[in-house]
Amino acid sequence: MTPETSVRVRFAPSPTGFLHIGGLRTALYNYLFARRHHGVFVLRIEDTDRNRFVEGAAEKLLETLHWAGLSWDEGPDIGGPYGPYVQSERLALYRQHAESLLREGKAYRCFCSPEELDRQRRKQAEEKRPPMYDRRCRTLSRETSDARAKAGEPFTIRFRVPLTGETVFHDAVRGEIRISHAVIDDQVLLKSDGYPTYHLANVVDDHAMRISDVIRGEEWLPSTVKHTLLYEAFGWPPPRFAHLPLLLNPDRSKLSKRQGDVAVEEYRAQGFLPEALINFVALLGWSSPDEREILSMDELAALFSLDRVGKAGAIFDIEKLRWFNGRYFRALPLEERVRLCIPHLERAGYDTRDPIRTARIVDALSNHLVLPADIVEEAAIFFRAPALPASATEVPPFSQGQEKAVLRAFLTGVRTVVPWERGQIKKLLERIQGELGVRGKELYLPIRIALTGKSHGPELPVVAELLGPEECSRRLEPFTVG
RNA sequence: GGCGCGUUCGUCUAGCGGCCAGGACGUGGCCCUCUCAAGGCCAAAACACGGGUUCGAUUCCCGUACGCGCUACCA
Repeated sequence: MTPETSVRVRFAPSPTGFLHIGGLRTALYNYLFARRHHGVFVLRIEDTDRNRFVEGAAEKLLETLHWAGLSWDEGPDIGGPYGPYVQSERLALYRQHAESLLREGKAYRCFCSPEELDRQRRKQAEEKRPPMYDRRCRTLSRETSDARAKAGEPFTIRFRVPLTGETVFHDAVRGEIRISHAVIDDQVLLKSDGYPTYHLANVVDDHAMRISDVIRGEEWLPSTVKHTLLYEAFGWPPPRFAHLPLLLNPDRSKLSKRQGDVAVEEYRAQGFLPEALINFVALLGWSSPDEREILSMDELAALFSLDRVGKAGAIFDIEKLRWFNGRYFRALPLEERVRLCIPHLERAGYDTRDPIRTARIVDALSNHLVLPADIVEEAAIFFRAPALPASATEVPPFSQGQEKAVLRAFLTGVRTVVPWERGQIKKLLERIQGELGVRGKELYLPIRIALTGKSHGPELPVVAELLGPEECSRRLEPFTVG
């Protein structure tokens, strides 16, 4: 038994809507850390804010995490030895701990109303003083406090933060952090509605669930002092901390809506592959020890370590994500690529009833796709004849002026190709080349344009093969009359 | 305002006192090729600034600037 077996980490999202891309990264690092150390990955739902709670969000969160390829050892859906894993089901535990601090004089009741506090803050702002609770209830006598509570006056329970001194803690990413107590507010632990705040619930649960390493976003770095102080007040050993650099918008502000998509669900809906998203997001703030960048979940789990996590925030660059997606898409077996493309083809009204033809089309176009939906535009040439030029006899001009002869030769040749497949079509093209002395662009481009209306596309024999001899003839004919 | 954290090519990053500062995306070029894409090769592109410490700083220390985060009965 090595100490490693005791590694327990958690991802603790709030069910306030969608899964944030930054949340996915945090979840991923926790998951990878657990796997790397043969530890346990816990999923916990932190739904202590009744105002921001969104019905069904928790379920969606779990589903999206699963889609991304993450799984957990303990959580709200599968249970575990330290459940329940939903904070709203653990209210009694938080109250009990808040009250024990109250009894020991490490916390106190605050009877100030939200309006009052707001007024205080505004005044402080005007006077250019740091906005902090003035601690007027901190000195209330126990008798007064008890009496007012008994009388039914609403109150919160605040943490009695030391007025002097400082707290020093170690962060696995940033090293030693020290913060003076003088700048720490007397944090509310239990709200007047009986729900805990993040700080209380988080500390109580991390201890109750035996969490060994807290790996979370950098926005939590400043509050870690409060947490450290709470662990101390409870007489518990604190976990190790690691604060991950933030994910940023292109303008370097914290990644948010307004400036692009931040919802994992949105990327999923757009057709991004989970493997690509995971690979991309893994590299935002962490780097592989060798120079490989294309890494599977298993490879990431084998390689991951906190000491290769960077300190600076990382801009979410959609272009690189797109590149990853293209790579992963192309690496998929054909059947899988077809499966992903078919819904888009059908939505566009294209006939996919011939599975062989559909598969060949997808295969021919795969190098052009970043997202499966891109197939719609690319595949148009196979399902719709190009619009004819103003005059059907008009073919774009070429240097030798032989294009009509080329088209006629090809049209005539179409009937002689047996079987109709790319190799034979290639032979026909070569024959025409020999007969007319026309080659390269002058040979291919007129045919390509007559057939597809475009100057770019997959190899011409492949295009012709997929079109079939009849359709080729039909598309060619208007250009060969006169 | 206070406190904290951060700063290497446009972007993601490697670097842990001595390197022509490396890789990837993107960009440009070349190759392949009927074209496009894919793929291969090549190129341009960075240590925020100022002081120290040191024989020697991208690297260690201090300061400045800039950026970000936190400062809620939100997480």
